[in-house]
Amino acid sequence: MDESDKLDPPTDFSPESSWTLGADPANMYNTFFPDSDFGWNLHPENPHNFADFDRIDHNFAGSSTFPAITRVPHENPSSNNIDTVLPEMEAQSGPAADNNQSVSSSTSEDLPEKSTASASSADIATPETAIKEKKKGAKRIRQPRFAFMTKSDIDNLEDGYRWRKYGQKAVKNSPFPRSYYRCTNGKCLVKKRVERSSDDPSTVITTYEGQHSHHAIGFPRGSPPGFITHQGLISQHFYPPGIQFPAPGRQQVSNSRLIQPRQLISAARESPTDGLLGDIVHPGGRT
DNA sequence: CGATTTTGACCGGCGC
DNA sequence: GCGCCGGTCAAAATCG
Repeated sequence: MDESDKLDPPTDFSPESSWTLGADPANMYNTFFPDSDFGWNLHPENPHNFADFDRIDHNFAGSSTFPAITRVPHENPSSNNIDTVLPEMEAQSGPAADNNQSVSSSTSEDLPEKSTASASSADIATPETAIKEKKKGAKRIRQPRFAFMTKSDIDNLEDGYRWRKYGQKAVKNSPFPRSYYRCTNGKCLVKKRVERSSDDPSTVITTYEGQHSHHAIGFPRGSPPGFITHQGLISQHFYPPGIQFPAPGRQQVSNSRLIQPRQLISAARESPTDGLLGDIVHPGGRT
């Protein structure tokens, strides 16, 4: 059964308390969301943007995007170029609307819950409410989600979290399957989906749902929950309350038929430079 | 042998 | 109401 849904106690990560970790938010924004380039206008000193986030986060993929680009250095010759193209969220009326760079249409595939498009932010469920709802058999309520695209030949991007695959589905109009993972931590409800863009097979689309309630593993000092790059941790500061921070997953994509056999994944784990999200580059830097 | 992956079945939501 | 589709389940298979 779905133990994470049934057995896990409510996780303790109220948004307010979660956004108080270490790093300087301003730096985060400068580093990751260079608004001057992206036009997001997401200055920390502008709390209204957070409200906007809160409104859009529960349903993303589609109309607009948060075009941030990160890139993994090619330190390892055997590792291929990895460009994290853009974290994206769906915004019905979000702040990032008319900006260029819109993510490829492939992300519309990321939107199974059309119903949420009409939902209000009140529908953003806490893990516990989601559990309750599910137990009742009531309408499923989705956690906030965050998607980003990574230009990479490999799929297993290390993020310090452990994931267990629980499903795979063929994607409509795409030769590539979509894989479903959930965090192996018993108290963590985070899920993610990994798929390749049919438009650009070199691009991996990763979607995170939920928020890690535990520290990452496999990284020095046990990184707190957050977005990890090869340069270090992008803390939750980066994400406003109500937003799912994207823990770019240790994407153990193990589609033996289409992506990688488990052996290759193991090999990648042994090669720290493989699959780490990394350098931020400017839009247009994608090749 | 435990953990993880594979994979077909199942379920619920939505559009027609 | 029916069919499609996304998402999940769970037994079997596989891996380390």
